[in-house]
Amino acid sequence: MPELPEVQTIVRELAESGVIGLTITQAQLFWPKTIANLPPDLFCQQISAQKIEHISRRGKFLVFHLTNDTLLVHLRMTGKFLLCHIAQAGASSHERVRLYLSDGRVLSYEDQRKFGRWHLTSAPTAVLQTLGVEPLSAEFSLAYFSQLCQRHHATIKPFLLNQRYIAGLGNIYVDEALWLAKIHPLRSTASLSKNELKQLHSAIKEVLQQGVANIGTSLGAKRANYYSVSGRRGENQQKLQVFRRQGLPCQRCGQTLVKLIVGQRGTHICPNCQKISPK
DNA sequence: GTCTATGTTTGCGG
DNA sequence: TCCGCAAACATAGA
Repeated sequence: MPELPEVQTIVRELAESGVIGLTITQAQLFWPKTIANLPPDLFCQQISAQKIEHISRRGKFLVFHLTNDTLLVHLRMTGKFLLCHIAQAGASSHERVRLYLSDGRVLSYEDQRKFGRWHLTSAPTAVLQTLGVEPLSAEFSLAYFSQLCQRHHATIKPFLLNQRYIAGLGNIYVDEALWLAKIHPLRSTASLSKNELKQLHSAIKEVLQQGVANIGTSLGAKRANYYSVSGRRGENQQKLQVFRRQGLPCQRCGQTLVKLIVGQRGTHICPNCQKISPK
């Protein structure tokens, strides 16, 4: 489920774990299709001896700034990083890539579903240029968001999930933001009133900031779900108001929350707070 | 055992 | 442009 807050958490924990400044001495690839843009042997050869200068985030991509190249990692559904000492490495059957670091530690990449993709490239812009605005940046102003919505005739939920407009939102935080702003997921972007745009703009920032502050959302109790690099779980699942809470009362009005499908995605709303017809 | 659902993204066809 | 659908995969739960 890594969305913006989860990816941001991973970036922070990688930095805190002290991998910045270390050199990748060797790489092993257990699932070659993980590397989107290079043949397996070339990837392993090319990443070796490069130093990790800096780690950042763009949308849901982790961005590793290396000596010569940029390593872009998209975790998709189940990708995760684990850091351990070389002696303990090798326990997981879902390990897809292993990076040996110059301090004797190993950075393992696990991915149950195998949907995650890595790009090792000197031209990261080619991959990142399709992404829209960063929702926690100053660029994402109310005016920018309003124009974005008014320029398109789209259903609001699929629109918010589309990374080319806003980068980093996923199913969980979109449902939460729409509930907070009291907007039905089937509403059209162009139909939103000035006040609704203001509420939604504010709600998007709020749910993401809260997610980051709470170390991300970890659903379920299984390893398949999101865990941070340190193995610690996020805490934001306790703060969710609608996501996967169908059948429970709305914390705002008491009405029973329901689940529906919008844009082929499971969608959770309060039928009382989020009316289909604009007010 | 079988069927359905699952957090993401891309590409196809209408 | 937008929308629905299927696919890339594996696993949990009914």
